[in-house]
Amino acid sequence: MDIIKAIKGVKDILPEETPRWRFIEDAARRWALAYGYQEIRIPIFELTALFARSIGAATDIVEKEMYTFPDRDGTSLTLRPEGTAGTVRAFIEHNRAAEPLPQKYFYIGPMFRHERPQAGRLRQFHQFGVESFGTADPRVDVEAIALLWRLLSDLGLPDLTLEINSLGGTGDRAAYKPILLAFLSQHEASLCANCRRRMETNPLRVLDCKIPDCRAATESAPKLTEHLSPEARAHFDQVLAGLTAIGVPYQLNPRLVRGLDYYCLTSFEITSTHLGAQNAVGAGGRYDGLVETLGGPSVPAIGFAVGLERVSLMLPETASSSLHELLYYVAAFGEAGTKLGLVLLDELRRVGLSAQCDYRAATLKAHLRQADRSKCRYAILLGDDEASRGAVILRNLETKAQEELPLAGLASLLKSRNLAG
RNA sequence: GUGGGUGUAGCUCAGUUGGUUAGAGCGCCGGAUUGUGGAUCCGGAGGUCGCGGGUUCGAAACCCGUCACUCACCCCA
Repeated sequence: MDIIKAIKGVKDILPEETPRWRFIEDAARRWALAYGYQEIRIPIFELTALFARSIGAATDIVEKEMYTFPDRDGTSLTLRPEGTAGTVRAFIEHNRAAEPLPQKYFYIGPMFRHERPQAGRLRQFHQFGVESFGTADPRVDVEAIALLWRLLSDLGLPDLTLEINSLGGTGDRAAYKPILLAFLSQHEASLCANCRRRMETNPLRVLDCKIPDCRAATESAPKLTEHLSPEARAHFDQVLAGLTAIGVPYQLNPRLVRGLDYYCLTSFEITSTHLGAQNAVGAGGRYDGLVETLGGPSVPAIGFAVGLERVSLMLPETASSSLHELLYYVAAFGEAGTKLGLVLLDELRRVGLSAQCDYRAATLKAHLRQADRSKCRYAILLGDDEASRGAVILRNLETKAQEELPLAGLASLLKSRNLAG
């Protein structure tokens, strides 16, 4: 019979790897809390309409990458492809705009997109993201970008680059599109087939094309940042000034365009050369119109998301080592020792000490081998000799130093030593 | 959806121009006498060579198909 294997594009995270994941998640939580963001946990699946309306019905994500399925009553449901839509939905549904603003949330969890897997891209992947509602001030843009930058820097990820751009307001983009299109149609001959198609679907994305010929052709294209309204321009300038003031290095990238429809004004992305083709570690931007689009009040907002698999790929090996180690191995053997060992294990664990035992081992030799393998720091030897004396031998597995201790009250004795040490 | 690369033991990989019972290292299990781990030595288990077809006296090897994994395009975190 064939064994059942995991679905394409999903990955098991085995015990060897979970420490590095906890390390990353802990850092994300710590930094988010430091910036005043609070954790929100939203459902893994939602009504399909939510994503179609927020991300944009014509985007690749919605058109061909969502895990969409009918519920038993026929309602179309979708596994969340990103976290912003659900967070905004929750914000509106619980009328959080009536609470004191700003409301700042962060989330960590799995997302789902049906794409061909490759390095740094899975069908079930994990994101850490933040969303800040209620502040239009450019300083909150600076804050969000700073949080992203400081977190990734703190994790020690190599060769990070922060790129930033302004997409302007919706009016700015509407005014800019014909200008860009006029330019593009003049240079249509030198554009790739894809870009010619994009001229109709989403002309801004032509600027984001990676093909060298296209890049050359659009080198002298009119820039969106040159066609910003005075308000959008001022907002962008203040964001840049803020980043400079706090020492976050950035690179202007007039070609930077986000793939989701809801972004406006500030748009940013952190990339690394260490990632292969999928080089974006984290990205985000402002989405002032989204809350209203989804039926809520007019509330400005900004957020970003980080791809945790990509962070993990880049995380230095040393960063997360030896996060957890077991302390005591109870080597209980012989008739009386085995019985007492069962009780001792329970007592150690109840006072909060990590304790381990291999129940298959019957001899001291076998026990010590297991103790060594499980990387415990101490072995507690408890054979019939010790049992008859009402004692145990505490063996330091590294130094091999041994001392005899009374069995009665051993757990609390070790606990107090552990606290002192 | 489109291309390229790779499939041999739990893991990393050898395997000659096609030639007999398919190998190594690591890991795993056991042993080296009676209550002291890691090292060393000895022994053992574990493979329908991804799967199906074809060529051949003979295929892990060559051909076709298929599946899986992987990288890239596309797109995105």
